[in-house]
Amino acid sequence: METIRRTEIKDLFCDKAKELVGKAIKIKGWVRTKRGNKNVAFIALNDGSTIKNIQIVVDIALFSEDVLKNITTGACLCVEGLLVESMGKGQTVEVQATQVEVYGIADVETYPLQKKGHTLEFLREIAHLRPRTNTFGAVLRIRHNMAFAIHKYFNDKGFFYWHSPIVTASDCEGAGEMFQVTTLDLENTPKNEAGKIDYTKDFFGQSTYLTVSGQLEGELGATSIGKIYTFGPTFRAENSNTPRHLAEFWMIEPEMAFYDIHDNMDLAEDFIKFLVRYALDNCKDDIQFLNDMYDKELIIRLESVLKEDFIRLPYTEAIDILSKSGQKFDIQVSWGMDLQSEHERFLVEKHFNRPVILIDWPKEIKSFYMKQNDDGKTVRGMDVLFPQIGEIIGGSEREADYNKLIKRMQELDMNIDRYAWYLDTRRFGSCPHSGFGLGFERLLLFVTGMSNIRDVIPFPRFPKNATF
RNA sequence: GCCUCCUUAGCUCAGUUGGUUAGAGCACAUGACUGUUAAUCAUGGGGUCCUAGGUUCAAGUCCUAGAGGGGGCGCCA
Repeated sequence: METIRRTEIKDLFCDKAKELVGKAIKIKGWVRTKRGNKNVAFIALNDGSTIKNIQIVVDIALFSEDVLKNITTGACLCVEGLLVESMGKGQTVEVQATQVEVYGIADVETYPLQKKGHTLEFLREIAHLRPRTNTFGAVLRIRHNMAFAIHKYFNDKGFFYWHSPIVTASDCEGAGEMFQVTTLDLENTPKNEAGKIDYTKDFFGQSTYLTVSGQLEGELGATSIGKIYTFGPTFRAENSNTPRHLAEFWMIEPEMAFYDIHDNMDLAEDFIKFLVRYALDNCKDDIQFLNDMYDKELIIRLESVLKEDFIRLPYTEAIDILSKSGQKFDIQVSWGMDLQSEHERFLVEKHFNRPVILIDWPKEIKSFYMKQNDDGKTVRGMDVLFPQIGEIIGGSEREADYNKLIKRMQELDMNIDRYAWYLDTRRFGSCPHSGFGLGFERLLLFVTGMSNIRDVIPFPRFPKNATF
Protein backbone atom coordinates (compact mmCIF):
# COMPACT_ATOMS: atom_id res chain seq x y z
CA MET A 1 0.00 0.00 0.00
CA GLU A 2 1.26 3.44 -0.87
CA THR A 3 2.22 5.56 2.12
CA ILE A 4 0.62 8.98 2.20
CA ARG A 5 2.85 11.99 2.82
CA ARG A 6 1.94 14.27 5.67
CA THR A 7 0.08 17.49 4.89
CA GLU A 8 0.59 20.52 7.13
CA ILE A 9 -2.62 22.02 8.40
CA LYS A 10 -1.91 25.47 6.96
CA ASP A 11 -1.96 23.87 3.50
CA LEU A 12 -5.60 22.84 4.08
CA PHE A 13 -6.60 26.50 4.32
CA CYS A 14 -5.07 27.88 1.12
CA ASP A 15 -6.45 27.87 -2.42
CA LYS A 16 -4.69 24.75 -3.57
CA ALA A 17 -6.44 22.80 -0.79
CA LYS A 18 -9.39 22.35 -3.17
CA GLU A 19 -7.28 19.88 -5.13
CA LEU A 20 -7.03 17.72 -2.01
CA VAL A 21 -10.79 17.42 -1.42
CA GLY A 22 -11.90 13.85 -2.02
CA LYS A 23 -8.36 12.53 -1.52
CA ALA A 24 -6.80 10.60 1.33
CA ILE A 25 -4.45 12.72 3.42
CA LYS A 26 -2.32 12.37 6.54
CA ILE A 27 -2.35 14.98 9.30
CA LYS A 28 -0.21 15.11 12.44
CA GLY A 29 -0.79 17.41 15.38
CA TRP A 30 -1.97 18.00 18.93
CA VAL A 31 -5.55 17.74 20.14
CA ARG A 32 -7.10 21.03 21.20
CA THR A 33 -10.59 19.73 22.01
CA LYS A 34 -12.67 16.63 21.53
CA ARG A 35 -16.45 16.61 21.65
CA GLY A 36 -19.27 14.48 20.36
CA ASN A 37 -21.56 11.59 21.33
CA LYS A 38 -21.43 7.80 21.32
CA ASN A 39 -21.60 7.65 17.55
CA VAL A 40 -19.28 10.38 16.39
CA ALA A 41 -16.43 12.43 17.84
CA PHE A 42 -15.03 15.74 16.62
CA ILE A 43 -11.40 16.49 17.24
CA ALA A 44 -9.87 19.92 16.72
CA LEU A 45 -6.27 19.21 15.68
CA ASN A 46 -3.49 21.82 15.52
CA ASP A 47 0.09 21.35 14.29
CA GLY A 48 1.37 24.86 14.89
CA SER A 49 1.70 25.69 11.21
CA THR A 50 -1.31 28.00 11.54
CA ILE A 51 -3.64 29.18 14.28
CA LYS A 52 -6.45 27.32 12.52
CA ASN A 53 -7.46 23.83 13.61
CA ILE A 54 -8.55 21.06 11.28
CA GLN A 55 -11.65 19.16 12.36
CA ILE A 56 -11.17 15.41 12.44
CA VAL A 57 -14.44 13.42 12.32
CA VAL A 58 -14.20 10.04 14.01
CA ASP A 59 -16.86 7.37 13.54
CA ILE A 60 -16.76 5.76 16.97
CA ALA A 61 -17.73 2.33 15.61
CA LEU A 62 -14.58 2.15 13.47
CA PHE A 63 -12.05 2.52 16.30
CA SER A 64 -11.06 0.59 19.39
CA GLU A 65 -11.84 1.94 22.82
CA ASP A 66 -8.09 1.93 23.59
CA VAL A 67 -7.42 4.49 20.88
CA LEU A 68 -10.48 6.62 21.61
CA LYS A 69 -9.85 6.98 25.32
CA ASN A 70 -6.34 8.29 24.64
CA ILE A 71 -7.57 11.09 22.40
CA THR A 72 -7.61 13.84 25.00
CA THR A 73 -6.68 17.52 25.07
CA GLY A 74 -2.93 17.77 24.45
CA ALA A 75 -2.43 14.29 23.00
CA CYS A 76 -0.40 14.02 19.79
CA LEU A 77 -2.02 12.18 16.87
CA CYS A 78 -1.25 10.94 13.41
CA VAL A 79 -4.50 10.81 11.43
CA GLU A 80 -5.19 9.40 8.01
CA GLY A 81 -8.49 10.05 6.34
CA LEU A 82 -10.45 11.56 3.54
CA LEU A 83 -10.52 15.32 3.16
CA VAL A 84 -14.16 16.24 2.55
CA GLU A 85 -16.28 19.35 2.47
CA SER A 86 -17.70 19.78 5.94
CA MET A 87 -21.27 18.75 6.66
CA GLY A 88 -21.37 21.08 9.64
CA LYS A 89 -21.04 24.81 9.98
CA GLY A 90 -17.87 26.55 11.15
CA GLN A 91 -15.38 25.03 8.73
CA THR A 92 -15.23 24.41 5.01
CA VAL A 93 -13.30 21.14 5.03
CA GLU A 94 -12.73 18.34 7.52
CA VAL A 95 -11.06 14.95 7.67
CA GLN A 96 -13.09 11.73 7.87
CA ALA A 97 -10.64 9.59 9.82
CA THR A 98 -9.80 6.09 8.62
CA GLN A 99 -6.75 5.55 10.83
CA VAL A 100 -5.69 7.19 14.07
CA GLU A 101 -2.36 6.57 15.74
CA VAL A 102 -1.73 8.14 19.13
CA TYR A 103 1.90 9.29 19.11
CA GLY A 104 1.85 10.60 22.66
CA ILE A 105 -0.82 10.62 25.32
CA ALA A 106 -1.50 13.59 27.60
CA ASP A 107 -2.84 12.46 30.97
CA VAL A 108 -5.96 14.50 31.65
CA GLU A 109 -5.24 14.54 35.39
CA THR A 110 -1.80 16.12 35.05
CA TYR A 111 -1.68 17.98 31.71
CA PRO A 112 -1.97 21.63 32.76
CA LEU A 113 -3.57 23.03 29.61
CA GLN A 114 -7.33 22.67 29.42
CA LYS A 115 -9.73 23.35 26.63
CA LYS A 116 -10.64 26.65 28.21
CA GLY A 117 -9.03 30.04 28.40
CA HIS A 118 -6.13 30.42 30.79
CA THR A 119 -4.79 33.64 32.23
CA LEU A 120 -1.46 34.91 30.92
CA GLU A 121 -0.19 34.89 34.51
CA PHE A 122 -0.90 31.16 34.85
CA LEU A 123 0.67 30.42 31.47
CA ARG A 124 3.85 32.21 32.56
CA GLU A 125 4.18 29.59 35.30
CA ILE A 126 4.16 26.86 32.66
CA ALA A 127 6.21 28.70 30.06
CA HIS A 128 7.54 25.40 28.69
CA LEU A 129 4.02 24.39 27.59
CA ARG A 130 2.45 27.73 26.73
CA PRO A 131 3.63 27.69 23.07
CA ARG A 132 0.92 25.04 22.61
CA THR A 133 -1.80 27.61 23.19
CA ASN A 134 -3.47 29.65 20.47
CA THR A 135 -2.18 32.89 21.96
CA PHE A 136 1.47 31.93 22.17
CA GLY A 137 1.37 30.12 18.87
CA ALA A 138 0.16 33.37 17.31
CA VAL A 139 2.68 35.55 19.14
CA LEU A 140 5.62 33.29 18.34
CA ARG A 141 4.72 32.95 14.67
CA ILE A 142 4.55 36.75 14.50
CA ARG A 143 7.90 36.91 16.29
CA HIS A 144 9.47 34.76 13.59
CA ASN A 145 7.92 36.81 10.82
CA MET A 146 9.22 40.04 12.33
CA ALA A 147 12.73 38.60 12.68
CA PHE A 148 12.65 37.53 9.06
CA ALA A 149 11.27 40.92 7.94
CA ILE A 150 14.10 42.72 9.75
CA HIS A 151 16.70 40.80 7.76
CA LYS A 152 14.74 41.31 4.57
CA TYR A 153 14.41 45.05 5.10
CA PHE A 154 18.10 45.62 5.70
CA ASN A 155 19.28 43.19 3.05
CA ASP A 156 17.04 44.88 0.46
CA LYS A 157 18.49 48.25 1.46
CA GLY A 158 22.12 47.13 1.12
CA PHE A 159 22.91 46.77 4.82
CA PHE A 160 25.26 44.03 6.03
CA TYR A 161 24.41 41.81 8.98
CA TRP A 162 27.21 42.47 11.45
CA HIS A 163 27.97 40.23 14.40
CA SER A 164 29.04 42.24 17.40
CA PRO A 165 30.43 40.06 20.18
CA ILE A 166 28.26 38.78 23.02
CA VAL A 167 31.16 38.64 25.48
CA THR A 168 32.87 41.99 25.97
CA ALA A 169 35.54 43.52 28.15
CA SER A 170 34.06 47.02 28.10
CA ASP A 171 33.01 47.33 31.71
CA CYS A 172 31.09 50.58 31.46
CA GLU A 173 29.29 50.85 28.18
CA GLY A 174 26.89 53.10 29.98
CA ALA A 175 23.71 51.31 29.06
CA GLY A 176 23.23 49.45 32.31
CA GLU A 177 24.49 46.91 34.83
CA MET A 178 26.30 43.95 33.28
CA PHE A 179 26.40 40.22 33.91
CA GLN A 180 29.95 39.06 34.55
CA VAL A 181 31.34 36.15 32.53
CA THR A 182 34.01 34.11 34.23
CA THR A 183 35.47 30.62 34.48
CA LEU A 184 37.10 31.36 37.84
CA ASP A 185 36.11 29.15 40.75
CA LEU A 186 33.94 31.56 42.72
CA GLU A 187 34.48 29.54 45.89
CA ASN A 188 38.24 30.02 45.59
CA THR A 189 39.25 33.01 43.48
CA PRO A 190 42.91 33.77 42.73
CA LYS A 191 44.12 36.99 44.38
CA ASN A 192 46.73 39.53 43.24
CA GLU A 193 49.22 41.36 45.45
CA ALA A 194 46.62 43.95 46.39
CA GLY A 195 44.33 41.19 47.63
CA LYS A 196 41.81 41.73 44.83
CA ILE A 197 40.61 39.06 42.41
CA ASP A 198 43.34 38.36 39.84
CA TYR A 199 41.53 38.49 36.51
CA THR A 200 44.70 37.77 34.56
CA LYS A 201 43.96 34.19 35.63
CA ASP A 202 40.45 34.36 34.15
CA PHE A 203 39.59 32.79 30.79
CA PHE A 204 40.18 35.93 28.74
CA GLY A 205 42.98 37.29 30.94
CA GLN A 206 40.76 40.14 32.08
CA SER A 207 37.28 40.64 33.50
CA THR A 208 34.55 40.13 30.91
CA TYR A 209 30.80 40.66 30.69
CA LEU A 210 27.76 39.93 28.56
CA THR A 211 27.12 42.77 26.15
CA VAL A 212 24.61 45.50 26.95
CA SER A 213 24.84 46.82 23.39
CA GLY A 214 26.58 45.95 20.15
CA GLN A 215 26.78 49.59 19.15
CA LEU A 216 30.43 50.41 19.76
CA GLU A 217 31.57 47.44 17.69
CA GLY A 218 28.79 48.30 15.23
CA GLU A 219 30.42 51.68 14.65
CA LEU A 220 33.54 49.80 13.54
CA GLY A 221 31.36 48.15 10.93
CA ALA A 222 29.71 51.36 9.74
CA THR A 223 33.06 53.11 9.39
CA SER A 224 34.39 50.29 7.24
CA ILE A 225 31.69 48.60 5.18
CA GLY A 226 29.21 51.47 5.29
CA LYS A 227 25.83 50.29 6.49
CA ILE A 228 25.48 47.48 9.00
CA TYR A 229 22.95 46.16 11.47
CA THR A 230 23.25 43.88 14.43
CA PHE A 231 20.43 41.63 15.62
CA GLY A 232 21.26 39.57 18.63
CA PRO A 233 20.72 38.96 22.32
CA THR A 234 21.48 41.73 24.78
CA PHE A 235 21.84 41.48 28.54
CA ARG A 236 21.09 43.93 31.31
CA ALA A 237 21.55 42.96 34.95
CA GLU A 238 19.25 45.73 36.18
CA ASN A 239 16.77 44.82 38.88
CA SER A 240 13.94 45.91 36.60
CA ASN A 241 10.48 44.68 37.47
CA THR A 242 8.19 46.09 34.83
CA PRO A 243 6.12 44.78 31.91
CA ARG A 244 8.58 46.51 29.53
CA HIS A 245 11.98 45.14 30.66
CA LEU A 246 13.82 41.85 30.31
CA ALA A 247 17.27 40.83 31.54
CA GLU A 248 17.86 39.04 28.22
CA PHE A 249 16.31 40.64 25.17
CA TRP A 250 16.96 41.00 21.47
CA MET A 251 17.98 44.27 19.93
CA ILE A 252 18.40 45.51 16.37
CA GLU A 253 21.13 48.12 15.98
CA PRO A 254 21.71 49.64 12.55
CA GLU A 255 24.74 51.90 12.18
CA MET A 256 25.33 53.95 9.02
CA ALA A 257 28.26 55.94 7.73
CA PHE A 258 27.35 59.34 6.24
CA TYR A 259 23.88 59.42 7.85
CA ASP A 260 23.08 62.53 9.87
CA ILE A 261 20.38 62.67 12.54
CA HIS A 262 17.69 63.41 9.93
CA ASP A 263 18.68 60.44 7.77
CA ASN A 264 18.66 58.42 10.98
CA MET A 265 15.10 59.48 11.81
CA ASP A 266 13.96 58.79 8.25
CA LEU A 267 15.37 55.29 8.48
CA ALA A 268 13.84 54.58 11.89
CA GLU A 269 10.39 55.66 10.75
CA ASP A 270 10.55 53.80 7.44
CA PHE A 271 11.88 50.69 9.18
CA ILE A 272 9.10 50.49 11.75
CA LYS A 273 6.43 51.15 9.13
CA PHE A 274 7.85 48.41 6.93
CA LEU A 275 7.70 45.94 9.82
CA VAL A 276 4.12 46.86 10.75
CA ARG A 277 3.07 46.60 7.09
CA TYR A 278 4.81 43.22 6.84
CA ALA A 279 2.99 41.93 9.91
CA LEU A 280 -0.41 43.04 8.59
CA ASP A 281 0.30 41.44 5.21
CA ASN A 282 1.84 38.18 6.40
CA CYS A 283 0.38 37.43 9.85
CA LYS A 284 -3.26 38.18 9.14
CA ASP A 285 -4.83 35.23 10.94
CA ASP A 286 -2.66 35.53 14.03
CA ILE A 287 -3.14 39.29 14.33
CA GLN A 288 -6.89 38.90 13.81
CA PHE A 289 -6.95 36.35 16.66
CA LEU A 290 -5.07 38.68 19.01
CA ASN A 291 -7.31 41.55 17.93
CA ASP A 292 -10.44 39.53 18.75
CA MET A 293 -9.21 38.00 22.01
CA TYR A 294 -7.08 40.69 23.65
CA ASP A 295 -7.17 44.10 22.01
CA LYS A 296 -10.07 45.20 19.84
CA GLU A 297 -8.12 48.29 18.72
CA LEU A 298 -5.02 46.39 17.59
CA ILE A 299 -5.53 46.37 13.84
CA ILE A 300 -6.86 49.93 13.81
CA ARG A 301 -3.78 51.07 15.76
CA LEU A 302 -1.37 49.26 13.46
CA GLU A 303 -3.01 50.73 10.38
CA SER A 304 -3.05 54.24 11.81
CA VAL A 305 0.71 54.13 12.41
CA LEU A 306 1.21 53.45 8.71
CA LYS A 307 -0.85 56.45 7.65
CA GLU A 308 0.67 59.16 9.83
CA ASP A 309 4.05 60.85 9.84
CA PHE A 310 5.82 60.58 13.19
CA ILE A 311 6.10 63.90 15.01
CA ARG A 312 9.70 65.16 15.18
CA LEU A 313 10.19 67.45 18.12
CA PRO A 314 13.21 69.01 19.83
CA TYR A 315 13.43 68.28 23.56
CA THR A 316 13.26 72.01 24.36
CA GLU A 317 9.92 72.34 22.55
CA ALA A 318 8.62 69.23 24.31
CA ILE A 319 9.42 70.80 27.68
CA ASP A 320 7.58 73.90 26.52
CA ILE A 321 4.48 71.94 25.51
CA LEU A 322 4.49 70.01 28.79
CA SER A 323 4.90 73.03 31.01
CA LYS A 324 2.15 74.97 29.18
CA SER A 325 -0.20 72.00 29.00
CA GLY A 326 -2.04 72.72 32.23
CA GLN A 327 -1.74 69.00 32.95
CA LYS A 328 -0.92 68.01 36.53
CA PHE A 329 2.15 65.79 36.64
CA ASP A 330 3.55 64.01 39.68
CA ILE A 331 6.93 65.41 38.75
CA GLN A 332 7.06 68.99 37.41
CA VAL A 333 8.95 69.45 34.16
CA SER A 334 11.98 71.65 33.89
CA TRP A 335 14.64 72.01 31.22
CA GLY A 336 17.47 69.56 31.77
CA MET A 337 15.50 66.75 33.40
CA ASP A 338 14.90 63.40 31.79
CA LEU A 339 11.27 62.88 30.82
CA GLN A 340 9.19 60.60 33.02
CA SER A 341 6.77 58.01 31.70
CA GLU A 342 3.86 60.33 32.48
CA HIS A 343 5.39 63.07 30.31
CA GLU A 344 6.09 60.73 27.41
CA ARG A 345 2.56 59.37 27.60
CA PHE A 346 1.06 62.83 27.60
CA LEU A 347 2.94 63.79 24.43
CA VAL A 348 2.29 60.54 22.57
CA GLU A 349 -1.16 59.53 23.75
CA LYS A 350 -2.82 62.89 24.45
CA HIS A 351 -1.13 65.85 22.82
CA PHE A 352 -0.11 64.41 19.44
CA ASN A 353 -1.88 61.03 19.49
CA ARG A 354 0.78 59.42 17.30
CA PRO A 355 4.43 58.30 17.55
CA VAL A 356 6.85 61.06 18.51
CA ILE A 357 10.59 61.34 17.88
CA LEU A 358 12.27 63.58 20.45
CA ILE A 359 15.64 65.03 19.43
CA ASP A 360 18.32 67.44 20.69
CA TRP A 361 18.50 66.31 24.30
CA PRO A 362 20.49 67.94 27.11
CA LYS A 363 23.94 66.38 26.96
CA GLU A 364 23.98 65.64 30.70
CA ILE A 365 21.26 63.00 30.45
CA LYS A 366 22.54 61.27 27.30
CA SER A 367 25.50 59.05 26.41
CA PHE A 368 29.04 60.26 25.82
CA TYR A 369 29.14 59.25 22.15
CA MET A 370 26.28 61.48 20.92
CA LYS A 371 27.15 64.34 18.56
CA GLN A 372 27.33 67.65 20.37
CA ASN A 373 25.29 70.52 18.97
CA ASP A 374 26.75 73.98 18.48
CA ASP A 375 24.72 75.39 21.37
CA GLY A 376 27.05 73.59 23.77
CA LYS A 377 24.06 72.30 25.73
CA THR A 378 22.39 69.62 23.64
CA VAL A 379 23.30 66.50 21.71
CA ARG A 380 21.84 64.90 18.60
CA GLY A 381 20.13 62.01 20.33
CA MET A 382 16.71 60.71 19.34
CA ASP A 383 14.10 58.71 21.24
CA VAL A 384 11.19 57.22 19.33
CA LEU A 385 8.19 57.09 21.66
CA PHE A 386 5.21 54.81 21.00
CA PRO A 387 1.77 54.69 22.59
CA GLN A 388 1.55 52.31 25.59
CA ILE A 389 5.14 51.11 25.16
CA GLY A 390 7.13 54.31 25.59
CA GLU A 391 10.66 54.28 24.25
CA ILE A 392 10.87 51.75 21.43
CA ILE A 393 14.01 53.19 19.82
CA GLY A 394 16.97 55.10 21.21
CA GLY A 395 19.66 56.44 18.91
CA SER A 396 21.75 59.36 17.79
CA GLU A 397 24.14 60.87 15.34
CA ARG A 398 27.56 60.00 16.76
CA GLU A 399 30.24 62.47 17.76
CA ALA A 400 32.77 62.20 14.94
CA ASP A 401 35.26 64.77 16.28
CA TYR A 402 38.05 63.01 18.14
CA ASN A 403 38.87 65.93 20.43
CA LYS A 404 35.26 66.66 21.38
CA LEU A 405 34.68 62.99 22.12
CA ILE A 406 37.79 62.68 24.30
CA LYS A 407 36.85 65.86 26.16
CA ARG A 408 33.39 64.52 26.90
CA MET A 409 34.77 61.19 28.11
CA GLN A 410 37.17 63.04 30.40
CA GLU A 411 34.29 65.11 31.80
CA LEU A 412 32.52 61.85 32.58
CA ASP A 413 35.70 60.42 34.14
CA MET A 414 35.73 57.43 31.78
CA ASN A 415 38.69 55.08 31.42
CA ILE A 416 39.89 56.23 28.02
CA ASP A 417 42.52 53.51 27.66
CA ARG A 418 39.84 50.84 27.57
CA TYR A 419 38.18 52.59 24.62
CA ALA A 420 41.35 53.01 22.56
CA TRP A 421 40.07 50.66 19.87
CA TYR A 422 36.78 52.57 19.70
CA LEU A 423 38.49 55.95 19.57
CA ASP A 424 40.55 54.79 16.58
CA THR A 425 37.37 55.22 14.50
CA ARG A 426 37.78 58.97 15.16
CA ARG A 427 41.57 59.05 14.88
CA PHE A 428 41.69 57.48 11.45
CA GLY A 429 39.32 58.54 8.68
CA SER A 430 36.55 59.66 11.00
CA CYS A 431 33.22 60.25 9.31
CA PRO A 432 29.74 61.49 10.16
CA HIS A 433 27.62 58.49 11.13
CA SER A 434 24.46 57.57 12.98
CA GLY A 435 22.60 54.63 14.37
CA PHE A 436 19.91 53.46 16.76
CA GLY A 437 18.73 50.50 18.81
CA LEU A 438 15.28 48.98 18.43
CA GLY A 439 14.07 46.71 21.21
CA PHE A 440 12.76 43.64 19.40
CA GLU A 441 10.36 42.62 22.17
CA ARG A 442 9.03 46.17 22.46
CA LEU A 443 8.29 46.11 18.76
CA LEU A 444 6.47 42.82 19.34
CA LEU A 445 4.44 44.36 22.16
CA PHE A 446 3.21 46.92 19.68
CA VAL A 447 2.57 44.49 16.84
CA THR A 448 0.83 41.81 18.93
CA GLY A 449 -1.03 44.07 21.36
CA MET A 450 0.31 42.02 24.28
CA SER A 451 0.80 44.15 27.38
CA ASN A 452 3.62 42.29 29.16
CA ILE A 453 7.03 41.85 27.53
CA ARG A 454 7.37 38.45 29.21
CA ASP A 455 4.63 37.22 26.88
CA VAL A 456 6.37 37.98 23.57
CA ILE A 457 9.52 35.88 24.10
CA PRO A 458 9.46 32.09 24.50
CA PHE A 459 11.54 31.90 27.66
CA PRO A 460 11.68 35.26 29.47
CA ARG A 461 14.62 36.11 31.69
CA PHE A 462 13.97 38.53 34.53
CA PRO A 463 15.11 38.97 38.15
CA LYS A 464 14.77 35.77 40.20
CA ASN A 465 13.56 33.78 37.21
CA ALA A 466 15.40 31.53 34.75
CA THR A 467 13.54 28.26 35.21
CA PHE A 468 12.66 27.32 31.66
C1' G B 1 15.08 48.84 44.33
C1' C B 2 10.41 51.84 45.93
C1' C B 3 4.79 52.14 46.25
C1' U B 4 0.36 49.33 45.95
C1' C B 5 -2.97 45.20 45.39
C1' C B 6 -3.42 39.93 45.37
C1' U B 7 -2.56 34.40 46.99
C1' U B 8 -9.18 29.60 48.82
C1' A B 9 -10.40 22.72 44.27
C1' G B 10 -6.57 21.30 38.08
C1' C B 11 -8.15 26.69 36.19
C1' U B 12 -11.08 31.36 37.21
C1' C B 13 -13.21 33.21 41.45
C1' A B 14 -17.22 33.92 45.78
C1' G B 15 -16.77 33.36 51.04
C1' U B 16 -21.13 38.50 55.23
C1' U B 17 -19.32 41.22 61.93
C1' G B 18 -14.11 36.12 63.61
C1' G B 19 -18.76 31.19 64.80
C1' U B 20 -21.46 24.22 62.86
C1' U B 21 -19.34 19.89 57.86
C1' A B 22 -15.47 26.05 53.08
C1' G B 23 -18.98 27.13 47.91
C1' A B 24 -19.82 28.26 42.41
C1' G B 25 -18.52 28.11 37.13
C1' C B 26 -15.25 25.68 34.00
C1' A B 27 -12.06 21.25 33.80
C1' C B 28 -12.17 15.83 35.04
C1' A B 29 -15.07 10.87 35.65
C1' U B 30 -19.71 8.26 34.61
C1' G B 31 -24.32 8.37 31.96
C1' A B 32 -27.76 10.64 28.04
C1' C B 33 -28.07 12.69 22.98
C1' U B 34 -26.64 10.66 14.70
C1' G B 35 -22.92 16.48 13.25
C1' U B 36 -20.48 19.10 17.44
C1' U B 37 -17.98 24.32 17.28
C1' A B 38 -14.35 26.39 24.30
C1' A B 39 -21.13 21.27 22.34
C1' U B 40 -25.34 20.57 25.70
C1' C B 41 -28.02 18.04 29.88
C1' A B 42 -27.80 14.85 34.51
C1' U B 43 -24.89 12.69 38.39
C1' G B 44 -20.22 12.27 40.96
C1' G B 45 -15.19 12.65 42.88
C1' G B 46 -11.89 16.58 44.05
C1' G B 47 -9.26 21.40 49.48
C1' U B 48 -1.77 21.91 53.21
C1' C B 49 -7.70 28.28 52.45
C1' C B 50 0.73 30.41 50.06
C1' U B 51 4.36 29.46 54.48
C1' A B 52 5.82 30.28 59.68
C1' G B 53 4.54 32.50 64.07
C1' G B 54 0.83 35.26 67.08
C1' U B 55 -4.15 37.19 69.17
C1' U B 56 -8.78 34.53 70.53
C1' C B 57 -13.24 30.00 73.74
C1' A B 58 -13.08 29.98 68.23
C1' A B 59 -9.07 32.29 62.36
C1' G B 60 -10.01 31.25 55.19
C1' U B 61 -11.39 35.96 57.83
C1' C B 62 -7.55 39.86 62.66
C1' C B 63 -1.88 40.95 63.67
C1' U B 64 3.63 40.17 62.48
C1' A B 65 7.35 38.19 59.33
C1' G B 66 8.58 35.62 54.87
C1' A B 67 7.67 33.57 49.79
C1' G B 68 5.28 33.99 45.03
C1' G B 69 2.35 36.89 41.54
C1' G B 70 -0.17 41.48 39.24
C1' G B 71 -0.15 46.82 38.47
C1' G B 72 2.45 51.68 39.00
C1' C B 73 7.39 54.10 39.37
C1' G B 74 12.81 54.12 38.54
C1' C B 75 16.90 52.06 35.32
C1' C B 76 16.29 51.52 29.55
C1' A B 77 15.39 48.98 24.46
